[in-house]
Amino acid sequence: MDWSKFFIPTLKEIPIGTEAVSHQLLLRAGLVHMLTSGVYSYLPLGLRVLKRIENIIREEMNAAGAVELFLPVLQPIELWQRTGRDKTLAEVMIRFKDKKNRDMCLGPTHEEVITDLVKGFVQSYRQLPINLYQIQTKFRDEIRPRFGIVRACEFIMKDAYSFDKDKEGLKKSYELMYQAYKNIFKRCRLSPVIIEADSGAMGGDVSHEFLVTAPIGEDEVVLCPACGFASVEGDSRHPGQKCPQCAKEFLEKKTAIELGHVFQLGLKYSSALGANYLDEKGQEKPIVMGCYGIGVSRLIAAIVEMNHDAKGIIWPAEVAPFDVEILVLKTDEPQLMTLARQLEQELARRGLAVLVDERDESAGVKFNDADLIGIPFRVILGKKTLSDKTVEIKNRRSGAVQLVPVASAIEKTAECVGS
RNA sequence: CGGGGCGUAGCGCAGCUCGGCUAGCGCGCUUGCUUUGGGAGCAAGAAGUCGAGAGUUCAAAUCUCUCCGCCCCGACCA
Repeated sequence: MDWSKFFIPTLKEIPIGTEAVSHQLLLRAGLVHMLTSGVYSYLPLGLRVLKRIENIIREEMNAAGAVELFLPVLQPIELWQRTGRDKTLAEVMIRFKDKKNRDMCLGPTHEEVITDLVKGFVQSYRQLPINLYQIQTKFRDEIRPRFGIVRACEFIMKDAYSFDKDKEGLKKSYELMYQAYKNIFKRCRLSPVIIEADSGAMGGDVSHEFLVTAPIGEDEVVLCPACGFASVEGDSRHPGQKCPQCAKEFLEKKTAIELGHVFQLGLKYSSALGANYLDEKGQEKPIVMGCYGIGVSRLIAAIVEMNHDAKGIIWPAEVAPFDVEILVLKTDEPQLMTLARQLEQELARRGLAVLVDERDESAGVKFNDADLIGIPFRVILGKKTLSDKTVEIKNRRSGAVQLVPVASAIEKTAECVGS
């Protein structure tokens, strides 16, 4: 892919009205663009990151036995009245009337829709358990959108819903999701703290939040620097207190971003909406549910928040928009352009995503833009390539540079990216 | 919704206190020449409903009122 064709509107200066580093960098590197408060476009570079994160989530969800579907955003209020959440979620719900004067909303979440769907399909214990998920845009008229993509009114969420015949089944489904979440965050190079949490508007008994500590966090947690024990600051947990788990260190207070939340819902939605099944004895029972959310778009911001330096973003390899960026410093040298095309083709053949900066810009501009957008590896074709028949491979994160002969450039680059 | 700040070219800003010629600056953009390993140089250009509306005035980016939008701090959440 050529830089000049890929629409990467980088900004040299920090955009006005931005506070969070991730917000600034996502705007400056041309990944997202604000339309209005809390509403963002994903530009080509940002979309690639989003898709790669989605893929990680899909792989882990599928591996845990969940099945992907796609539910409607447009929903009748009538459905929400049946669980009473037209009132509890009234603040964030975007409502309007359609042409038939019917009250409608844009889905802030999907428990009602999925329960209604499953209700019509599941009649027997033989059809359970099932776990269905989607990656879908949610609409919440947030009281205060914040930190760019971290808290938006329109955002992308992975939401999964498990359906079991009893509490034992729910615990198994919950455990599977819990593990899948650990895998997902690990692959995104995030180390979340996990705390037992309030179920809030979702309802239910047990719930766990996955959070990463960050300066722009909206939640406050207390955690142990030694063993990683974490909790909300409550009646029995205070900063300065000895860790109740390892007793080695004192609890510290940190701000954190909530990335995911898993809930054991129980019967709340199934009983409200009449989602029942017949058990082995022919008795009708409500389905036992769980729900499991990840803020997919928010993950992008969290990853940037945890992976940057003064010059820009440093993408973890697995979510980077491209694997390699080739910088051609002298675009009017046919030799260099030919070499760049060969490298691009060969690396693509090996399954790598390659961005070629073939713009007629000064070297400084290209280096700075490359630092800003943060592709993990950079191959530089310049005067040394012409004089010494070498190319330079640079690691964005470590800054390590190696000069390699042109003849082995493909092998060496593939090796770097692969390791 | 309560408190604070802001709105002038694509981006970042000055000008506003104390009204006054054709509204400036940096970056970016266009054309030409020279440049090209860390945000190049010279020259010539294009680009503005000064957030919107109303008012005061001979005269408003500047003063007054109303509205709109954006950011930050609080309640909400992935």
